Amino acid sequence: MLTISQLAATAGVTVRTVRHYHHVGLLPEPDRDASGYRSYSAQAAVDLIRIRTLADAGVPLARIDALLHAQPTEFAAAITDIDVELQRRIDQLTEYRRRIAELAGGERLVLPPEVVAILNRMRDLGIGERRVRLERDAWILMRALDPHAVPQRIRDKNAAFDDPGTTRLYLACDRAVDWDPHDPRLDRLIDDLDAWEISHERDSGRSGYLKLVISRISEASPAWQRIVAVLTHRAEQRRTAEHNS
Amino acid sequence: MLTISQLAATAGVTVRTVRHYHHVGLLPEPDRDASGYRSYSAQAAVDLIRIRTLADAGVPLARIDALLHAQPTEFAAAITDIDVELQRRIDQLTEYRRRIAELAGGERLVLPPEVVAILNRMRDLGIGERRVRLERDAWILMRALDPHAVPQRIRDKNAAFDDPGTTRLYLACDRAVDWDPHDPRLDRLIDDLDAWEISHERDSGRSGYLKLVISRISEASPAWQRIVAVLTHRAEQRRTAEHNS
DNA sequence: TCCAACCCTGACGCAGGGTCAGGGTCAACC
DNA sequence: GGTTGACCCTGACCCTGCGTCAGGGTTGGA
Repeated sequence: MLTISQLAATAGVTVRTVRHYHHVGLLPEPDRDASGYRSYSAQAAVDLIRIRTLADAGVPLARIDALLHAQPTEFAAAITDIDVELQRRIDQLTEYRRRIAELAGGERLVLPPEVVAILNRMRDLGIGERRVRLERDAWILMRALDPHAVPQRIRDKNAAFDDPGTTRLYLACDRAVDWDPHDPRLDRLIDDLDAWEISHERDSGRSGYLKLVISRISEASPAWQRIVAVLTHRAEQRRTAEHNS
Repeated sequence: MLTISQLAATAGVTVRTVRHYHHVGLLPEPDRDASGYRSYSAQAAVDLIRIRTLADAGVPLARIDALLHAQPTEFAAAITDIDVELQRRIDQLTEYRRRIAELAGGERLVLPPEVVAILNRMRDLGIGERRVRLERDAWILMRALDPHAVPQRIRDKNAAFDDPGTTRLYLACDRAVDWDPHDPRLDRLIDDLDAWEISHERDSGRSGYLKLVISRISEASPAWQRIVAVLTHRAEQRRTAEHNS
């Protein structure tokens, strides 16, 4: 006959665990000796080890009781389920290992590889990290708000970077972020952007596209705010002129 | 800007989880909009995903905060630790899969292979399942109470089964379990056991060995109880006789 | 006889959320 | 402009599977 700590040691659990199983009715309370100590049979050890085997495998205690009293057929089916679940958890942990390894590596965790590639393309072009981060944030918001639009946008962006003219403008905008809003170079840049917008509006049918791209991230830069304001004004004028003609 | 459910969906968690992280101070409370709704930036999505990546890997929430604000060196060391721990859990789950598969298979889970082999040897000899179970329980108790003695006992048992005479006696005992205590065949068996005990006492230097083996499991059988009683009595007489001579 | 190492019951604590109560908002359609 | 359904808010209790503490009694060896 075993004391509770001997039983617990046999199954590799704590005394508290055994008492817990009594409390929830999973392991029957054994007889007591003269002084009220619980006194266990070898069968209790067998039962406890079977319980632990299932509990270790992640079966909730509440299910174990029913399981151990089930018919062999149901039991076998349940075992198969549990095994499948275990394998699933193993795969999951393996996946988590992969992700953990990427934790140090910036945006790889948050964005799909195609977008990460675009961000890296921007870095390769020499665009500043601050601007790249704004771009990253824009992608994150887009994915949360309108995931449907992401694939098309990926194509557009890549097309833009495939075009040297557009790329040059992009770089120019990036450098302009710290300029004074009244810097004379800004006027030349605005002219270029306006011309770019006119030609690309014709191509793609989308209007105000450039303004949209810049506006969401222009809060931090007075120069960009001026760009947006002037471009908006000019587009307005063009529409009025067309209307009058 | 994102609402709480959009943010939660982006990271694949529930709204409740995000609020929980605010509550424990893991994720900073964002600004509110005019109606008191939380309004999240893209950076919050990045933070949340990083938190989940660590939490999924089993890092307690309480540690995550410190971890994300740690120096790159410490951070890298912690990541290595976490990865090691993940691998350990994967190995553990794999082991649990193995054990689960053995759940249907009786005592394999509870006893070391050498003992299982002995039990199977008993079955092969034609010893009844009831007796085998009693033997199994004896082994379990022995392992719990005096694990040190197990290896020697394994050798003894195997030696006993290697000896045809002993094996025959074992089988005879097994069949006697259901006999009436006054069955005349029992007297012949007792004589044989007594002779066996005398000769083996000389060999091994252990005395009362047989009685010890049987006594613990004789509760269920009146015939065995009589065997133990008679053998004890005779051994007593022998000791008295030796003393007087 | 004393001490450490057991045993007992009962109760609270913990992570990581789930879930309900009781209420306010928003957007769209009729 | 009213209704509907999907959101949002706070606060509070519930869950699992034990750990841990409190406040005792028992046992076995030096």
